[in-house]
Amino acid sequence: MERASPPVPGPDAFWSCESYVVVVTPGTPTTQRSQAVTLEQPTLEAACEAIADGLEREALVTVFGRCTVDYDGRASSTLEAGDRHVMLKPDGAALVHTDEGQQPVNWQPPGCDHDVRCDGGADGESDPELILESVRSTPDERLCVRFEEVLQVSTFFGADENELALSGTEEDLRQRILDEPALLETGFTPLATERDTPAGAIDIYGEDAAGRSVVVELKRRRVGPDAVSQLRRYVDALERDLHADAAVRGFLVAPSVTDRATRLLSDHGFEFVPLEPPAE
Amino acid sequence: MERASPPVPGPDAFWSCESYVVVVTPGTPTTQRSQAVTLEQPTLEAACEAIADGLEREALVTVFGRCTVDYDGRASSTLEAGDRHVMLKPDGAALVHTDEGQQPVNWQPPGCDHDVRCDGGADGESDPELILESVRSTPDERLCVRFEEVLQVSTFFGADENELALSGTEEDLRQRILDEPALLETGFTPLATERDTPAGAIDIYGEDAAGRSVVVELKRRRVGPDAVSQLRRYVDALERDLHADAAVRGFLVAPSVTDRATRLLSDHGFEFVPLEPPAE
DNA sequence: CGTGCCAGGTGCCCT
DNA sequence: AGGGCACTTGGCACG
Repeated sequence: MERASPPVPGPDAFWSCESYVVVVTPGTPTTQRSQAVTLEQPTLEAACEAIADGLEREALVTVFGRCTVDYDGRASSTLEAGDRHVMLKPDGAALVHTDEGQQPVNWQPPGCDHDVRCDGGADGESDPELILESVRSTPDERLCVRFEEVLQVSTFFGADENELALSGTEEDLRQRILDEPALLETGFTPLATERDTPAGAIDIYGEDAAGRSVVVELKRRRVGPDAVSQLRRYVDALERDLHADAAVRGFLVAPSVTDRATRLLSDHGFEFVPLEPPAE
Repeated sequence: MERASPPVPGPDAFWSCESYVVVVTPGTPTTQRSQAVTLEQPTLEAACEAIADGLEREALVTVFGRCTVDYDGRASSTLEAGDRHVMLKPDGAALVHTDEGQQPVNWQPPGCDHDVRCDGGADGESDPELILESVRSTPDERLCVRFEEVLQVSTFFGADENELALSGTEEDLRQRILDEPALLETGFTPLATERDTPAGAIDIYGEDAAGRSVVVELKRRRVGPDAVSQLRRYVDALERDLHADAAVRGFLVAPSVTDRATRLLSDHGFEFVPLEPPAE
């Protein structure tokens, strides 16, 4: 069950720890950019060794098998035995996935130290197990996955130079209004974005045609009461900040608004402008 | 590159579609509860077949390789070629992970239809690719992952009957106060939880020793201005609801509070009670 | 299915 | 490191 020492990707691989040039297989003389090495149904000891090796080499490591999971930190949790998929990332993140849900059942954020060891079984007192631990501080948090059986261990090396290009965000919506202020109201003049107040930063601050102060709160999607409260905080704070008697107008800009939020808007004398982030 | 048809787990496996009894390997006559089947460096066609088979059998399927990712729905995004880890869950969830971050770079929530196909290459006009598509409606969203190279395909079958036991939640904090109302204030009497108002539901509604109405907002962790705004909404709404002149007292219960939130609390005449969810 | 809100939210940016 | 907030937030419970 000895497996070849996995080569490490070249210098442009973003998750390499060092630069190597390695021959993967006789007859494969090129530098491997990416690679996946897999153990199937390994012993716990072999799995442990492969995982330790993968972590050492800054690989992305996955483990599938029957395990229990314990977490303690900001909250605490336990999960009895079952088959789950565990992913350990070289940046210190850990994910435990069941076969359901988009969210991991347990996890650890980037910045953790991963540790793996085999324990028990020798003295016959306890069942043998493979223990995966991810620990961090600030806050102190510990995730512990104990495998009684490992069905697969994989280590992945790869290269990924590109970043996600996302559109349809609140930032895009803001830009749309700054490009064409009349979308808010004829005569509107933006004066600042992220204008700071004692209650937080105003998305867009400006003036209407009559020179009255305007606070604009932006939301990329349909909004509820919380967005109205937010606008309320900023308008209140600005009125105090300006210590002026002139009323400050509050605008909520979003694709749509719920009934309750509509009611709250009207209670506070705020205005709603239906507008979406650009589609492209 | 022909691989054995993967057995499907027994009736207690929660992600089986049907019940089979299968002999995995000659000499392994028992029903397999869990299994991991892996292809390394498959052709795109072989990968496609394995993925299609895994999806068909309600397995958890992972694919690692060089791909581009396009998403369109509530927002839209593109991601140029790189090596990523894709997980397809039998409940319809899809996750695309790079080697960094706890969050997937792209994803699709449960309830999607996964589809896989091979395309191009035959006519020489376009490079051959393996296309993974996850689609849902309400809202209409589409995720498309195009692999130019697949380094690994795995299909996982497993059993997981146990659910996560979590403690340290807001619910635990609420129970703590209901068990010992004096933790809020001597003489406090809880009257209702989740009491509905036009502005939303009040975590705990009750009376103080003098019979004045009390609104309690709970947070399991340190809070900022948003929690104060929330409390404000409920107190306002309750005062209108009761159409009484008697002032309603507002309490914020949390482990701690930020400076800005402290300021806002004092502005509104609310009180803060430092309290944590029980540790166990 | 929409509304409202908690979450071990996470991630990003700013001080 | 802590604060404030957006997020394709996800997830749940309720009308």
